[in-house]
Amino acid sequence: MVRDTAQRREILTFLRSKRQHYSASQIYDAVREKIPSISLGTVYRNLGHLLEDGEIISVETSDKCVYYDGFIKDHAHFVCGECKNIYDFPLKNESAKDVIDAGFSIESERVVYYGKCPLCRSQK
Amino acid sequence: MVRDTAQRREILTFLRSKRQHYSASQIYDAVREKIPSISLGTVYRNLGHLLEDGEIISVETSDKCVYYDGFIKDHAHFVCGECKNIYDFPLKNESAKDVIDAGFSIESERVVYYGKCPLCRSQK
DNA sequence: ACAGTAACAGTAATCATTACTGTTAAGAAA
DNA sequence: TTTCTTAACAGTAATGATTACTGTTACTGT
Repeated sequence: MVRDTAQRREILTFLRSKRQHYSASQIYDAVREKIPSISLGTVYRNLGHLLEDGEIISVETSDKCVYYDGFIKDHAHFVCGECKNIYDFPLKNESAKDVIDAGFSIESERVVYYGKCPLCRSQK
Repeated sequence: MVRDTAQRREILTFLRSKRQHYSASQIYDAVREKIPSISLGTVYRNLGHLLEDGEIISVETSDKCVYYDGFIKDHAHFVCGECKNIYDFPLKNESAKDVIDAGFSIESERVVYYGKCPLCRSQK
């Protein structure tokens, strides 16, 4: 049985309200403004649940920490190696068919491009 | 100036000899059979250099550690949530064009599918 | 030879994430 | 509503992959 708690609701609301990508500790800082007593462990526990339920997705960059994203419509990510910003792109991927044809079942897919964004390219 | 050392050569040789994906500590264990005195720090340093040079690529799974792959021809990965095996697939991705058209420069791309492999699907 | 320094082995430090402990409160059933 | 069960909580300690630091070694160019 999954309980509906203020903490989980607040985390999900925060992630859905922004079209950006946040680390666990950034989410912790943001949600603490609404629920000052929330603990970092609670943030991690709920991010885990929300991921399992498919309510959010996660992005791994070259950073050592994971970023979370409340926008779950399948999309690709672009991580800029300079400014570290993460950009969203629509997904047009044709490899999935081959994978399924080979007998695999796909639960989720991640497409990440690494490179330089237009802004960082222009300034030198 | 990049020096050619036995340690770096051995790590690259190991990764290229296998068509699998290994964590830093697995690579450490393997290379230690050839160079017993090698240290884990050296493995990490060289994996970093090899990544930078594009001699190897890395895969992030839901595990907390990074896996390294000596097979660098662009390909997608499939990570089985049950047996944790990583499978390779050819890449047919059409999103890249949109990204480039938007003014981004792509240095590398990662496509990862998560799900269940045929083996794990068959045994319930 | 000698100087300069990239890379080394070994070890200590970092830090995101996970696990543990005692407490609280959501939600089902009486 | 009151009681009961237990998922979730806050707070804190532990884990473990990765990174940084230290003194040493051995290429490479002068």
